[in-house]
Amino acid sequence: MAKSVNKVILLGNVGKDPEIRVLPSGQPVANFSIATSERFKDQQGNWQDRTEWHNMTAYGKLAEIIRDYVKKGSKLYAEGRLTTRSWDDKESGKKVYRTEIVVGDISLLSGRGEEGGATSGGYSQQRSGSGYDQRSSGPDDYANTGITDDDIPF
Amino acid sequence: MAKSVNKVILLGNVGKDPEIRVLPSGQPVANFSIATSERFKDQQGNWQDRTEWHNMTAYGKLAEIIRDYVKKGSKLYAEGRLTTRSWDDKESGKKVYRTEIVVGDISLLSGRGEEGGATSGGYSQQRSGSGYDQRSSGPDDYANTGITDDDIPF
Amino acid sequence: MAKSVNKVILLGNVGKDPEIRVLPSGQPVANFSIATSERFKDQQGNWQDRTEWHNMTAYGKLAEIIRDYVKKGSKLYAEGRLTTRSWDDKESGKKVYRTEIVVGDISLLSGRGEEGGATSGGYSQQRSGSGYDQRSSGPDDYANTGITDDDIPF
Amino acid sequence: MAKSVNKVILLGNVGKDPEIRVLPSGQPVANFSIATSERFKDQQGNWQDRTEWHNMTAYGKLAEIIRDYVKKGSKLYAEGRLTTRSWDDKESGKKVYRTEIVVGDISLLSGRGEEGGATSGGYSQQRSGSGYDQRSSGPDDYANTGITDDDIPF
DNA sequence: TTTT
DNA sequence: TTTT
Repeated sequence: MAKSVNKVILLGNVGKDPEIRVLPSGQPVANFSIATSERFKDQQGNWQDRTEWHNMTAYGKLAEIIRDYVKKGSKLYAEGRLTTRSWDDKESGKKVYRTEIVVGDISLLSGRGEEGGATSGGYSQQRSGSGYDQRSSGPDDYANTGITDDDIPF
Repeated sequence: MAKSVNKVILLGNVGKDPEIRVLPSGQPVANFSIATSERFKDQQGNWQDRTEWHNMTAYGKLAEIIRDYVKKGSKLYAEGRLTTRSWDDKESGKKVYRTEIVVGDISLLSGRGEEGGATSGGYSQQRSGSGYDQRSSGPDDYANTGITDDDIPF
Repeated sequence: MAKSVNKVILLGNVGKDPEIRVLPSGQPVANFSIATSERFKDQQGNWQDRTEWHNMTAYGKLAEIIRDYVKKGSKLYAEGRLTTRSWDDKESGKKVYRTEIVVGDISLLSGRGEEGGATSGGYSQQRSGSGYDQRSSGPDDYANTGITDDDIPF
Repeated sequence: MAKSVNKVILLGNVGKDPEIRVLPSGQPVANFSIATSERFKDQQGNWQDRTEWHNMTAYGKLAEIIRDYVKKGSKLYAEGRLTTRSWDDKESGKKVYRTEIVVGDISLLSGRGEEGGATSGGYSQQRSGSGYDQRSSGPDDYANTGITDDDIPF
């Protein structure tokens, strides 16, 4: 089968401080949201902004990096892939869906406002080289390499 | 504010023949889905495939092209942007969400199986060259000629 | 023919203040370079950085925006497409090549160091909506729309 | 420093059968070119096509896959990163440059014409799931299993 | 050097 | 609901 491609590229601002959970396996998971906005002309011909919110999920080392460096207001570049989970709502019995972006790579472009600016200690984590070992095995993983932690230079 | 980026790139197969609606304004809208799949190792170390389904929406001329050339089974490259609509479920009163990709560009890589293959009359519509003059100003980065804001259902 | 895709996405720092020329047609052109860097392990197992320089060219209104807002040191997100020009070197008679990225969209993430930071008046220009009229007609264009300048909200 | 992004996405046709070399280390390298084309209006208002040729390089397992499945005429999706090598021309003494795309991922969309079509044995190699374990740490974001730094010719 |  |  020709391989498929499922890629998302976002550049926007983080809505709240990320929430960190730890899976039963011990694997950390970070959840946060990114806002992107676009301008459009309304019916009166006036420019309006519309904001789109994106649900982001990161696993493993990438979750730890996000926990440590990403804050409410951070400007962030993120790459990932789309995934949609569904379940039956208990009350209505209807199937409900939640689409998330499983983060594969980020570049932190600023810290929180007062700390921030591109010259502040912006941390970044690229999906390159040994970066892949940030992810654990599992269905949401991009990778499962044999790279060990001391291969990571940060 | 620094401009944001909201970009999706998909390459996969179309699940069903697209559904075409016409907005009150007369503008066509195409809805279809694309499947992407990825392999991952399960906990037993066996390779599994997971399929992800993506809800696609196209407006204007791009909707017409999709109507005319995209079929169930078509292999398609598509670019777009993420958008999430929400409403209150009538029964449960809970907010429900639906995430879609508003298509900005496609490249048709095959037709339906029996017609298909890369040598069949693959049509493609690129967001460059002549493609651009299809677009008008409007709420949608990717919307096409003559769509006015009230044509857009969100 | 199935349409092709030629897309570049860069996020890096601008090496020098952009150079602005004006074509005989009156069309402005901006040339600048973006550095990206990556880490890799050398043969001794030490982490090294390698910098890649990208030649960027922008036309029309986008060139003017770059002239006005992009400086040496600016952190910039840019989308574009690859193009390679060639000519015969006068001395050797050999064909020489120069690959450039024709910019279609930018997001300015910082100004020059001292002015900069993500909170400074970062200007951004997105390749969306009426943004296309930034480009002139010509072989290097992404688009040639009938949008007039007063469609542009900035 | 905030991490940079250097990403290329191409979808086009392969110009010739790939050339395969083997590095002193035993690692395979594949070189090939992809053509993309775009339409533009010339000064007379007529539509013209321009073809852009992209120099592609792949290492390791990805090179083997390309050797085995990619042929002249293949339609290919490829992701990679830009890299430019330079050297001094022996005759003119001038510095000359060659820009290449180091391939990180491909999806083969067709074989050669007569074998081909989307239904032919399209192989694909995705940079996800099982694809990742091909990669080792190393200078190349996209390099594959077991490539050591001195396998990389720049 | 590709492709339609 | 696709595809191999």
